[in-house]
Amino acid sequence: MRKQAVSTIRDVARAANVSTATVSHVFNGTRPVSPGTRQAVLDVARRLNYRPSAIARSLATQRTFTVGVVVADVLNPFFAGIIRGVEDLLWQQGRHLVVCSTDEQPEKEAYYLHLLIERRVDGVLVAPTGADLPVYAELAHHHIPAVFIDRRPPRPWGPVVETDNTGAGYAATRHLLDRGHTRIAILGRHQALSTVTGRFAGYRQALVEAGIMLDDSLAITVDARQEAALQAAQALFARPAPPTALIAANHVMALGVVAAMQASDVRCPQDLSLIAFDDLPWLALVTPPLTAVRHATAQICQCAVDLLLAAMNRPCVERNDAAGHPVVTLPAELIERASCARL
Amino acid sequence: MRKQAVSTIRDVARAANVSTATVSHVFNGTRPVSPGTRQAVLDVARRLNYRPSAIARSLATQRTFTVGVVVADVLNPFFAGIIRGVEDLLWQQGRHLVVCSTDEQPEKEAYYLHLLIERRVDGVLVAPTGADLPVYAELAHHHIPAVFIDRRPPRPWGPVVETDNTGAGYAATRHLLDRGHTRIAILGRHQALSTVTGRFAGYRQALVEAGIMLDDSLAITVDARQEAALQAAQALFARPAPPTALIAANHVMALGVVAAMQASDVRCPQDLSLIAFDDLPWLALVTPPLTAVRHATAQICQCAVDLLLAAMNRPCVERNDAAGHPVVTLPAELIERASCARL
DNA sequence: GTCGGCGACGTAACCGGTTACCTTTTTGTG
DNA sequence: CACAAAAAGGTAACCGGTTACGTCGCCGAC
Repeated sequence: MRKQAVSTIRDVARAANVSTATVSHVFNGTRPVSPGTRQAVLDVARRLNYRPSAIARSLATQRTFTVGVVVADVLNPFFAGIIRGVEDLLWQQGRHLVVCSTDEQPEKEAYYLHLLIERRVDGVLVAPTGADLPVYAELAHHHIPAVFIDRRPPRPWGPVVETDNTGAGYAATRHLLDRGHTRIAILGRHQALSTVTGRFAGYRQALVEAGIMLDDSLAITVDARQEAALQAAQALFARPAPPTALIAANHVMALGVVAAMQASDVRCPQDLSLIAFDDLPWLALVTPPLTAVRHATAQICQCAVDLLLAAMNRPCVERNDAAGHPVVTLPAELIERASCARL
Repeated sequence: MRKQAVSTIRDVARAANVSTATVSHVFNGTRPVSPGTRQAVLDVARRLNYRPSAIARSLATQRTFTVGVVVADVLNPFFAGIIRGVEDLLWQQGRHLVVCSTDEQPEKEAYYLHLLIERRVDGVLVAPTGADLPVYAELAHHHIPAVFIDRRPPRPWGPVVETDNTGAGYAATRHLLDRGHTRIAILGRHQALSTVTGRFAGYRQALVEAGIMLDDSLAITVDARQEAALQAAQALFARPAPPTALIAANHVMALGVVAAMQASDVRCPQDLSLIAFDDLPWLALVTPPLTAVRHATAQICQCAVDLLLAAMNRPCVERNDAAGHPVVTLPAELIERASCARL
């Protein structure tokens, strides 16, 4: 089988006896073309299997119709949901996604952002690791708008769309206080992330308001593995006066806690009331169904995409109006199920 | 703030008093450059915040270092796992991913594949919807290698890497037969997919081998929603002689069945033994922990990437050796937990 | 008859890199 | 010392589109 060359706009132009300009205008509708010529060009293009090169077009037009999405991990259902939502929204705009998982490593975040700069994406959506990276300045230098999702960047490099973590932490804690709990633990990831600090802050605020003495040994952080959560939970159960309620600050922690409860024969909600962050389908199906905090994923996506599109359409002179970046905080919803007992 | 121009290779060359060729060679290591010149170029580049344009480079070199990944839905944990695995493998190669969700719609699959052709990706990984699309021929025409993952394409358009669905369906059914079950149902998605036909085939084969009369009313297909699975399961429970065991052919079906069992007060495994396809963390945490079929996700990714890289590195003359495409079938593993009773 | 205007289309510069081919200088060898 | 080879780097064509500007012919108005 002979290597068959992929045809270019010049091939089409030659075969149709017109100029490349005409072919280009036929495909883009950027200039009126007489019906006869138009049809001839389309026929030839079909015959030659011609597909315009987005590469060449991007070089000429300086736009790629590509958006970079940088998250911690595609495998995390929360981020998968974000990616899916954003993909659908941008798809309607003829844009597509390059997805990148940082694994919470600042170096990987920087690597991927550099990659996206080189690819000249039209914009990026970033769930930052929290490190203050020089690459953010480079994004600005290259006029690539960035919108931060779920977490705040260390400095105001762009608009932020996040869940009201403090409010959610507060609401979850309040829910437990209302049911008579006073020894309430919270288990989160050990990382300087606005999500976890927010949730912890809301937790503390609710306790303080209720006049309960803060016990730092009940606010526990571990690394992000389920195994680590399991061990921390077991250590908690083994105390002389174990907590009567626990808040798992993300779904991996919840997984670990549920596993620990099974392993240690701690019953829910009799022995321990549990609230999970990140509502996933299975939470309703364990015994008992778990009360959980649900993110407003659809709104987060909509809002982030709106902000990004707005920034992309704004002339870059007007961008970067120093610190004038909006921070949109969307409320989370507490889905009440059966994992919280009344004392 | 003045709009600041993004610098190009010519800017760097001019500022460093060298030619663009030298700058290019410094960045790519494609030709020896004296240490002094090299350093000067790097210094200037840093000062100007120069980042080479991958667009221009791709146009010149005819390679994009981009791979398209087309799956049914990023939100499906199985596909999220595939994407993650593939991302990590390709990351080591300096390549990155454009991900596309088809939602099982052939039109979207075709749309995205056309998009990827125009973007001149170096290769694609596709979980096809099953429709016989003309775009597959266009991929070949454009010399873009394709590897099919998880599902077989309607015709042999490229190598396939899949789970041994028949074997897994057989093993699951056998597991139930060994425990004395004879009225075994299977619930799968209603779609012409090699995955579901394979699993059903294995199921039938096991029953036939055991000398059990096939009852078509026990092999049920519904659309892909959890709600549909729930209703189908409830209908099953309401029969005069309900099955004593059920195989959920994917995790959404499993979700629906578990919900149906809760709603109808059907106990597992006393009233119904259950085996789920697609092993996910939560399956071990429901009561009782569910026996499940686990895909060899890591091997699938490794194998698919190996095949793709091999095809990408092979001169295209040798590609498309008509029907000579390998089909790699990887075994699934039955993870035994506590959801299957002995009758 | 002339001229303005419009419709239809072509020409070629440009986007920002890569790289084949060439020139110049330095170094090593007999 | 002569000469070949190696080392260092410049020149410019090329990748495949887009688009500003120019050309040509035709029609209608005066």
